[in-house]
Amino acid sequence: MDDVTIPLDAETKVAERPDDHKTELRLWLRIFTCKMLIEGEVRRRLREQFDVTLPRFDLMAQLDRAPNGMTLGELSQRMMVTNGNVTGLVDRLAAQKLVARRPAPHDRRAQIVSLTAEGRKAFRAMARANGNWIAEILGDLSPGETSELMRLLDKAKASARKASAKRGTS
Amino acid sequence: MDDVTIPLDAETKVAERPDDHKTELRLWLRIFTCKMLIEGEVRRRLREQFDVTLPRFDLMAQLDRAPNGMTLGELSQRMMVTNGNVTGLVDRLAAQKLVARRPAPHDRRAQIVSLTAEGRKAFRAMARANGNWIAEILGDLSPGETSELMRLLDKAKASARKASAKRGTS
DNA sequence: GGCGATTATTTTAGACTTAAAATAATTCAC
DNA sequence: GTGAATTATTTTAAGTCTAAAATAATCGCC
Repeated sequence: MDDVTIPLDAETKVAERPDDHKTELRLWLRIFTCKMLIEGEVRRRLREQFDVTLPRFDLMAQLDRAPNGMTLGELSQRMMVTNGNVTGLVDRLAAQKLVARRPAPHDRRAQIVSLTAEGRKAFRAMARANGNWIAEILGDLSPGETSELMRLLDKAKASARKASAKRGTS
Repeated sequence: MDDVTIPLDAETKVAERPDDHKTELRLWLRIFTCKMLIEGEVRRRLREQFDVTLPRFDLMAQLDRAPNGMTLGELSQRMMVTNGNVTGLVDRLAAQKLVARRPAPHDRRAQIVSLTAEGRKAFRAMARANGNWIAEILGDLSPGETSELMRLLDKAKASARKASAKRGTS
């Protein structure tokens, strides 16, 4: 057994085949394009129909799933944005009385943010519309295609997470 | 033939099933997450290894494919960002001598932007690295999975484009 | 108990981004 | 040819975003 195929991890594969990676680049571009198209449409409709920005909607969506609220750090992790970014978003949403800050029990460093009654009501109306929009925007995919796409994106996600994680792990 | 299934377009489907569209929302979320993971990693490496921002790299990538340069409007279309955004990016890249503006022949409104020799050289080095990164980041997908993902995303893209286009077309 | 390391948040500076209004040039119908 | 509509770009104002430094509080170890 001399010419067995040795399984290679992604990095090794890359090192050994110094080609231009056209296929992977096109896949990345396609993910990017899909995201931009969907996001652009949702952003436009949120602004026109609810006079709200997408980042604020996203933040409220996180809070809606956490009846007891969550800390700023948790928010920034789930939204995949920096801490400072969340500080500013919460500031603006709090100025609109859509969210409220309160001190965290047992930890005077942290604050817990949650939707106000008004914020929850506003969010629910927007979320209903948003669900319809997304279903419309992705409406040409069959249920089978949708779940296959979901499965493959999940794999892509895991692959990307692995690549990012490698850094801290020498 | 009374109970035939009538094909419905996306909008009709949405109107008839006022459910919560959980599946579609999860698919959208997954696209978003993949984009953020890949983009975050690429952004970080571009900054650390080349001291360049992702938007500037993206703009240069567009120009690299157009040996004769392109107008600001063309750039903004291809990058899927606003005109004003491109104006600023070109300003900053021109200040670094990586791109140059010149008047368009036959149209005094327009300007053509192209890579300088220095810009092209810098871009080529970054592009080579970028190709390797993307291949590494998406490295856990088999060739078959990659092409299937590409096909499905293409369908999603077409669906989203259709939904955005409907607007202008009443 | 005290002190260094960690963690949560805010601040800062700069860049990116959008939407909308303003400028300037072209095109097209007449 | 003239003027209205269109097109290319820039400007403006406000918001979003990042990376890095600064604050402030907690934790862990002795």
